Amino acid sequence: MKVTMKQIAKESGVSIATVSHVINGTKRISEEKHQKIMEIIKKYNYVPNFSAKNLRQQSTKTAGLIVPSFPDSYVTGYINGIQDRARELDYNLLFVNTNEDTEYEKKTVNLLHSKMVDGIILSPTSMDARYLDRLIEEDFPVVLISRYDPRLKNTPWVTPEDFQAGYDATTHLIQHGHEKIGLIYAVPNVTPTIHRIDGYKRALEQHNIPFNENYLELGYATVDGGASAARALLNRQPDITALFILSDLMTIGVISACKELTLRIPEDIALIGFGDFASAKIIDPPVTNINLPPDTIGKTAFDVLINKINNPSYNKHIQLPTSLIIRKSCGC
Amino acid sequence: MKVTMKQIAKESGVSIATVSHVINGTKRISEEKHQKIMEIIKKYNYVPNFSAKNLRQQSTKTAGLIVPSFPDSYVTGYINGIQDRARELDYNLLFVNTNEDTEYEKKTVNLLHSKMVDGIILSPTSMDARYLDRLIEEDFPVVLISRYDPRLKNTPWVTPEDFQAGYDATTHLIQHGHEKIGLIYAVPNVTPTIHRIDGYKRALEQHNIPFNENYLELGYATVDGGASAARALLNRQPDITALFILSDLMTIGVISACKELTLRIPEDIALIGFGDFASAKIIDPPVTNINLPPDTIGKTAFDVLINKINNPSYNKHIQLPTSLIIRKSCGC
DNA sequence: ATGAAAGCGCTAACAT
DNA sequence: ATGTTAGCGCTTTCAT
Repeated sequence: MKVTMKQIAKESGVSIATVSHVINGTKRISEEKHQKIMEIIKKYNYVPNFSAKNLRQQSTKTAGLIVPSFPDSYVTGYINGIQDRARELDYNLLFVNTNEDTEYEKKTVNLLHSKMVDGIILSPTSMDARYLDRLIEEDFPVVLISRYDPRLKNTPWVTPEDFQAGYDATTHLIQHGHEKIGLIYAVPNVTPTIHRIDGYKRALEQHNIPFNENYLELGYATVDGGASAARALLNRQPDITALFILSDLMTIGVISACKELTLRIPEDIALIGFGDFASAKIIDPPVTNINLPPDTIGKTAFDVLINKINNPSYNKHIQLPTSLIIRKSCGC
Repeated sequence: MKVTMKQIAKESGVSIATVSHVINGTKRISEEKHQKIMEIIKKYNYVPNFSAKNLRQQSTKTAGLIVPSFPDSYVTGYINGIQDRARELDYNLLFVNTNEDTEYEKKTVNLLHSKMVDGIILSPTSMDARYLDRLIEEDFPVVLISRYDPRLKNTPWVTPEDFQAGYDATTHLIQHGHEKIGLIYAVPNVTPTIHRIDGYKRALEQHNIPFNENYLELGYATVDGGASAARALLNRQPDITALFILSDLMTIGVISACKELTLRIPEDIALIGFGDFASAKIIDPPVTNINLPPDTIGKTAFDVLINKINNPSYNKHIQLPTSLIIRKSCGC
């Protein structure tokens, strides 16, 4: 059986309240008793029961983190950033991957809300996250990462500059002389996809290149998903000379597919990926990617959560700049 | 303020116990009251307070997961497997990355032990995990994943067949005619490293190739760490014709370094990595890897934890077979 | 400086 | 079938 404060108190010959004060430093206790109590605590390796503490204090020093997919270098990256920051601030992290399952997401949010955590960082599976309104009205701290629902009032979020990134990648391809630019995305109806496509459209428009709906292709956010999407798209639109891919695992699949189809990169088809990944520079050819700084995004999101916990009206919307990491696949 | 059972009871005109029974299905309650209570619950979107429930039941339906590093395709992979299984079994996961920091690991284990979780899955940073003895004696469920301390009594673990994998990779290289085989590892004094190196030695021995300590190199488990290690090793032992690398991020770094050094793979230097990663097949050349089935390892570890929770004397040691995924970097 | 005791929200044994 | 109540381990107010 685990040791409780009661037993520590008994063995130390003091009251349970005194033990509590020694542990939490909430009141001055005589040096003598302090020593004695600490000794017994050490002897039994006593650690306070968190459930009891939480129940009493209505706070858990743990944060929930709900991501829609995993692994993927971008998601993995911001998880890492969040974890680092949480650790620095002495918070724990309850981690859930919803696998793009909206119902499971709702269930999980409810569960974490039921006082298991002090707040949550969430990347919702769907554009419609209004089910959160109820919690937000109660001032339960929620911060959105990467994806957000603009209809949600009083809810901070942190994302990359998706519009700009889509614009930059497309412009770069256009500057290489491409006009028929395919785009492969993974999750429809979420802000990153929408904004990146908006950036893509804007770049085309500025160069008087007509937008063609058929150049867009939806794929699963996996290696195989990317490969299938590339095959389908290139089969339907053989005139495409460049591809812009919105997730790193798909980028890998697209490159595989191109190799199978004996399409040379970048000669036959130029390529820019989204989310820089470790092996990008040793792939043949090295792949040009948009880097969304995942680590910074994660750290920032956690800081925002802490602000939100301390101040329920905190409501910053933060967009972090991306950068185009130019290698060879774009034709440079 | 959050709604509690008390208020639900009051508003439904029943006792708090009846509400509890309706929620948990622990007793037959008349259809009429059942309906009424459910209605009120839905109206307030009531969810039981977990801390209270946990405190009462001494169980939390959440498991701790402590990994030593992140990201890395192998660790990421087993996290994913664990997460999937946990979800199937309706468990939550408290996730912590220790970043190979032993003190932080101890602190985290203590924290999770204090009744926040029903058990933990741990990949220890150090070979010496005897500090766990205390918890194990209390029958706190601990299962080790990937790495283990053989001195720990009554502690199940699940790992890949590291010895066999090291043996297989080395044998394959030997069959390609290599005798001067370098080995780059990341974490000394943990079972996977030790066993893989043992497998390597064994293969050499069987082919009457002398073991040379200088062919071993320690590097950080990152892309840059792999690159530096490769430069150092190849500089010291230019006679090396093949390399066996024990972690995927390092493998990527090693390939970069070889490219910088204008060493052709596999002609000048053959290569086998450990831990198959998504982009391995589109790297130039495609890289031959040992696949440790991370997903299976994760799922199995979670199942083992559940068994351990249900039966404190459960103590299986499970080794899962690996496979050599042959591509081009080995010279095939 | 220290202690007694109430109470956080829930479950479950017991009573009706 | 339903209700009463003790108590999980802790913090914290109020007495002393």
